[in-house]
Amino acid sequence: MRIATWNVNSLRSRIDRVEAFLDRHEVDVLAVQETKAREDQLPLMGLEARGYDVAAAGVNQWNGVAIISRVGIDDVESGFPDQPGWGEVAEVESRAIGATCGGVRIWSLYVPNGRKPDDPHYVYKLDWLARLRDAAAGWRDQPTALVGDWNIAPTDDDVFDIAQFAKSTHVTPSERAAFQGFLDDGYVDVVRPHAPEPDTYTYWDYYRQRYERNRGMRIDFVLGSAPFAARVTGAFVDREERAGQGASDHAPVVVDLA
DNA sequence: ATGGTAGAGTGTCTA
Repeated sequence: MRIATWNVNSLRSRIDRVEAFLDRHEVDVLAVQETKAREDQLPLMGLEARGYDVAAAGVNQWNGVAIISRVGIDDVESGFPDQPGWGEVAEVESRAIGATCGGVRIWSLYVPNGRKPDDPHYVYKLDWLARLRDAAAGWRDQPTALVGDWNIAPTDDDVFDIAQFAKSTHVTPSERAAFQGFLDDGYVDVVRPHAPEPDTYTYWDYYRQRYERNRGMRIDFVLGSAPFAARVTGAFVDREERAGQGASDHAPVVVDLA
């Protein structure tokens, strides 16, 4: 089974590329983030013609997540993690959707961006991650994958120039500690062993021709529970998908399971 | 410190 995750930066504007990506790599399950669409706005016809079902969660024009699968979608759960008290800071229902596809529990995650370290959204991000970690600890004995845009660069090698991130989110010790917490609980970055190079980025800002100069960040991850990780046979970043007109600012990450 | 680009949808907000 082949699983992928991709921050598409608008599913509606990117649907041709999404369909081409699914065809090109024969993807069975695709977790997408930043769908920027309500469920009733999703373009399903091309996906349905290819044999895919879609489960989506999204309430506004900025976030939104979905799971696209041709091996079934069962036990869909969205709106996680529930965060009472954050309603005035952010839309909390559009950042995660979980489903069982081909016997594997997959969570498509759009971790809050955080904006700036002194912004309330940064506190919200850390709180969101803490709640996710609490829940994920209960799933680690099953084949579970936490996939998506984590908006965290876990090491200095995961950004093109750490000096440029001195006052930025994504690289702060608290965010990195939050990410490390999932590893401490037994989740594994199943892609890095197959793509160990320090410039294996998954995101390049649209500004300043950052893709053309490979000035990117590694912020999209597939973290697998031990039963999931044991089945991984390969992984890669589809860097070429970021090239050319009409690309998302993120590249897809692909994982193969035995 | 600012601005650069892209996508939502029309006056800005978000990343």
